[in-house]
Amino acid sequence: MSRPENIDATVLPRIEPSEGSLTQRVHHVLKHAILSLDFPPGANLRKAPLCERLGVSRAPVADAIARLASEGLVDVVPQSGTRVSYFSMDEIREGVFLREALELATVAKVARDLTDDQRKQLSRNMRLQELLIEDDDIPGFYQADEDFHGLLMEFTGFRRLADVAQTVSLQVSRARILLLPTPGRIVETLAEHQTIFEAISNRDEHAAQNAMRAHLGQLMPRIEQLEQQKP
Amino acid sequence: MSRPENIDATVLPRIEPSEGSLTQRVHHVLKHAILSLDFPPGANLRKAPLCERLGVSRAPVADAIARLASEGLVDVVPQSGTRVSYFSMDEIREGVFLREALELATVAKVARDLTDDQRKQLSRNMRLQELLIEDDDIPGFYQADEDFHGLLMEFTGFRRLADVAQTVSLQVSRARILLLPTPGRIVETLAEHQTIFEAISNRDEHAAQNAMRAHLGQLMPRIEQLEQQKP
DNA sequence: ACTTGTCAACTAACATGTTAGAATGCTAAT
DNA sequence: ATTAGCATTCTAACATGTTAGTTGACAAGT
Repeated sequence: MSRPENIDATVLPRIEPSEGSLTQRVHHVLKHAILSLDFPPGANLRKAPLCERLGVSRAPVADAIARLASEGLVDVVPQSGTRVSYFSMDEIREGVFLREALELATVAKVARDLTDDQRKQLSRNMRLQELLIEDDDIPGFYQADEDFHGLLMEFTGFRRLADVAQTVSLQVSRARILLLPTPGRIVETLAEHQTIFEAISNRDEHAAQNAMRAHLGQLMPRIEQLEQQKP
Repeated sequence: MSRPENIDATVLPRIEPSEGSLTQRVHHVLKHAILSLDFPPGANLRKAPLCERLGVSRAPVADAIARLASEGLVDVVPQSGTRVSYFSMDEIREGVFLREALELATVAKVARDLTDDQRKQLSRNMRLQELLIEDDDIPGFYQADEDFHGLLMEFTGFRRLADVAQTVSLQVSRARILLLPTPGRIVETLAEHQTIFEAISNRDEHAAQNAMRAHLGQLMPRIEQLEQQKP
């Protein structure tokens, strides 16, 4: 066992491909590392190693860290250091609350204004989900799951919505990594998605909201159950 | 008439008091100037004058501008310039949508978990609102209005909620500046607040949500009506 | 053993120099 | 008169030097 505060491992995607500003790329790389728990909570980020590893100067790294701080993924102590933030049960609860608020409003609006083309896209996604479960492709299903929710938000016509939803539930995303994939849960998830899809297809706002509430309501208990072992 | 793109006026709060980091202070000052429309949409922010005016170097100004960009208040064109963002009707609609989603979830939770002390605080705020209307103190009422909504969010126990709500509806805040204070509207607002307050006091989630929906629903038509004259 | 004071090392925050790309105005050619 | 090329002059983005504050270790005193 080492100190409670460990240094960051230098296992980052190494190269920086050539697209977007340096700040954006650095931010993306660090964000991914934190969300995937490659950088564990409490690890302190030191600028110098990051600069050396990524082959950039301190300015873009500092900018990227500032953005991470505003997203709540790191805690920066002035004149001292920057640490990957812990995520408390309170923060997760807040993330779930915010996420649910947005998803419920989303699903209501989509059920109200659904176009034929949108219905077709959702239908295609649903069939993809079934297919991936038949093939036992867990990561694939996980992706299709996110796409499903992403499609709904896209259909509202509000551009920032998906970003906001993702930002407010970043801590939840981190916690979800720790959830082991429960076999039965996948099938349940599909069934819940189908219920949501059907309610939307019927343009039944109320039913769609209830279905979404039931769907999202499954998450919190599983995280709380996990809390018995982790900080 | 000058060019469609005007330079920023150097009428900023001049001095920088001594609290918080420079970046934070600069960010706060600029944000206020943008939200109050002292910096009109389309005006381009030039770093040099700002640095000179505020007596700081370019680094904190750059950081502050980066934060404003992530909030959507400015559009930064790489290697070219930074302009105060326009706010389109679409963005305002999105802000209202997001705001409503959060307020509805908030009011439901508060109605569910209200404590005696919280009820007392809300009651005090309601009486303050009545008082301020009697005294014809419009700015005072505006502040009490914001406090009312702020209290509700505070009572959820979620710390970031108020920040998120404010951030997602920044464009709405800017648009609201343009709304002339309609005399009758103030009294209506008070009545709507009272309806919300009563529903919460009765711990009636559903009624509280409906009352809040009705309250927030008043805003959008007034902004759309304003659109007939402005870009 | 435990506290307390000092100091050295490290950090983010800030200042400033450098670079590359975009916009604008000018000139020249059609 | 209109447009195409060119150069000047902006800008943000990036690199790097400087400063001041925090931390942690060690030593001295209790």
